[in-house]
Amino acid sequence: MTAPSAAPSRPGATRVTISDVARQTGVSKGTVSRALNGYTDISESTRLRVTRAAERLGYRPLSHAQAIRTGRVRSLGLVLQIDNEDSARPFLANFIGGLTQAASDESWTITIAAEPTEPAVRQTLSRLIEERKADGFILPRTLKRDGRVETLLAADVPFVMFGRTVDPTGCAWYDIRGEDAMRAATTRLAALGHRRIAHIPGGQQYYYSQLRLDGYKSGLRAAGLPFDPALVGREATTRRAGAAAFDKLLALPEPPTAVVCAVDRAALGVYRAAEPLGLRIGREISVIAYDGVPEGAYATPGLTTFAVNSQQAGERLARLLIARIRGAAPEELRELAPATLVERGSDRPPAVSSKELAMRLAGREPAKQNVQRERQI
Amino acid sequence: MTAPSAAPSRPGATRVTISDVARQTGVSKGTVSRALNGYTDISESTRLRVTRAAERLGYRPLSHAQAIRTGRVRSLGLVLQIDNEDSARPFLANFIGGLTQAASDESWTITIAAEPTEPAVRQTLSRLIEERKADGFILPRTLKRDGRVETLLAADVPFVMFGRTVDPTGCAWYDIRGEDAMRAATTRLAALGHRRIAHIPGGQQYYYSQLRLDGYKSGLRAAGLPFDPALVGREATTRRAGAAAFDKLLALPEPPTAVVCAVDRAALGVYRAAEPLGLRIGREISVIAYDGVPEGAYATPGLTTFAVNSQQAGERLARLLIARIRGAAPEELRELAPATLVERGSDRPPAVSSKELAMRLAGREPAKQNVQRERQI
DNA sequence: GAGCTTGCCGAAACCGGTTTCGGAAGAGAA
DNA sequence: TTCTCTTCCGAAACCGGTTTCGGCAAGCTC
Repeated sequence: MTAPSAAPSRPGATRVTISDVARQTGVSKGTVSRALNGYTDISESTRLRVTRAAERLGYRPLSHAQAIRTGRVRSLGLVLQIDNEDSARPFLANFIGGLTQAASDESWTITIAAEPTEPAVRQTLSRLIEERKADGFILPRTLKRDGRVETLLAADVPFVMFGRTVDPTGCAWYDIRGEDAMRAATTRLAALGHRRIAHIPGGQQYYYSQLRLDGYKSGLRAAGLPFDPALVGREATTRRAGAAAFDKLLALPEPPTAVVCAVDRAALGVYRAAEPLGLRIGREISVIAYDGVPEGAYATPGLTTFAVNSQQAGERLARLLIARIRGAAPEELRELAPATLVERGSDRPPAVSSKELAMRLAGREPAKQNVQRERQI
Repeated sequence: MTAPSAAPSRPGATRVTISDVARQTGVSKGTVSRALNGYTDISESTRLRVTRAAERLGYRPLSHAQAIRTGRVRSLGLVLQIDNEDSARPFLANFIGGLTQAASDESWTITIAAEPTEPAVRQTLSRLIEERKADGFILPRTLKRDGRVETLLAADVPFVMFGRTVDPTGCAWYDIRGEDAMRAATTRLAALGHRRIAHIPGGQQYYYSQLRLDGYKSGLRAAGLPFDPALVGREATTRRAGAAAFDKLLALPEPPTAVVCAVDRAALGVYRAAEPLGLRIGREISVIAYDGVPEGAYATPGLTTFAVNSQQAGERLARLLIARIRGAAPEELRELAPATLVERGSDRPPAVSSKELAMRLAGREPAKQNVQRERQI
């Protein structure tokens, strides 16, 4: 009898319902529904009358009222993991732009959520599935073995991954040919005259990391250079880690004069590590990376990188997912796209050889820290 | 008789419905609903039996089935305008993180869309309203006069603005005290010894632009400096426009030795304009801006700026909107938060006076362009 | 003990669509 | 003319919840 919380009164205009259209047209509401949804057992003249009346009245079906019978809410789900500062921030706007662009074309929408940790992501994903807030999901940043995939496969909910995975059974995906980019970066540096080319890989939990390492190796082979495991640094997806990884590479007896980074941020860490040692990027040290973050354009010199078109990725992913929801087989929904080389100033012929570099590094001084204070106004 | 498109078979596990819970408990489904929704006319023992059974069976109401009767879909709408490269990209991840964080707490979700142009934004907004994909909307980047506000007021749909507007009647909002930040920036530069302090405002269509200009003026007053209209440059929200605006300010008979920019990107344009003239930021020219974009940290020297906490903004906006949807009056839902000063290297005592600066600029040379090529791999 | 509350819950309507089922009307064939 | 087959659409069930209405039983008052 008593409602738990006060509801606000909504005296506003009553909606136009399907019954209104039916009354106007003089047919039953079932006929209106079938006419509007393209059933073949409605005569052309009736269909025309109905669509015109619907148009004139401004009828727009309530999406959740449709959903109760059809089971479709016409929405694509996206659960992000947004943890620290170094998450995939800059991509997001373009990515979402691409997603909604494609979704809008079909009058679908995007339902989005973000959680800081992986368990929280899975929990929210489960909630969205159970409440049926979305008909399918887009999985960014897929891991080698991904718990979200298991959850979705078990619940028989359609999904598309952004990034390949070890076992693609039952999975649809879209990905960028990171391996080709790494290969091209390596051969490019070799062509410039570099002989000791290092690689700083991304997070080992991601499959892309392995693919990009393979691309690097393949590039070495193509250039006729030997693969030296010592030149593969520690994984790095942040500036800090990138700097640490590069510091360690420089300590080798034969240090690299060039680095191929799996991730732009790690490359910016290379900048940071090089500076206090008096090594100039594009002179003593060359760098090519991957991603296309905007900070790369502001670094000095600009970072040469293989950029990912996030907008296009979003658009394609949305289309693939809608196709998947409509019943296409996952095996038919797999796409690869190339990265785009953005040439800036970080890759040049080596100013010094590896040997000379090693000698110059003999008496180096410790790095100084950048200080940054905050204060409330 | 004939469906227009083939639907995929979903043999999967049938859901647990409210009837299942009713059968298990031996009560009617109406009783289950009331027990689960906190109605007061259900005995404690029955409520306990019902909640336990629901828990055990894993019952989770279908949100769109609830919506059909309650009219609530438990979702907050967000329609972004993502046009060119210079849109509010970096904020977005944190902002969305904050939004969904707060929404998740109440088991709500975010429905998001993005369009490139203003008319498209309004159109999509209308569609979401009509299909009732969200119970209310968050309006980022409010204009002085905002068409979206009219649409929402006319449709009697709850909303909260991120940013104040000229006529706040019937509007709830959350905003940052940009005027205080601009005032503090100005007095800070005056305290460093600057006497000719310019201001580069943001887009005139935004109300914040006016507020920040007022803050700048108020700062001048507090520092005992005269207000010179010539020192207010042309509006700029991009690097390019910022550079152009600053070039013009430098052409004054008494050029400024410091600039307060309403927007970080304009400040980065000041960097770009200063470089070819041999003017060093933090020496001949000081800059303080507002926003806290990540590029500012990568500029040389780092850009001193008043940063906005986008995550917090998102969180507060979500809470305000939920309160609004639950019936709170818009007048009670208005909040202001301060910006945070991030001190880096762009604001220092003037190396030269305005007069000396004018003399040095006597024989300057044209700016050189940064070239950037692209190539597909 | 009759009458009146009060607490508690079942039955049924309802929300706004979609889909099933079957029948009327018309066309074509025998 | 009669029979059969289409074509087209109305009636009603249905989806999974929420909310209204009213009634039974127990407790209370006078």
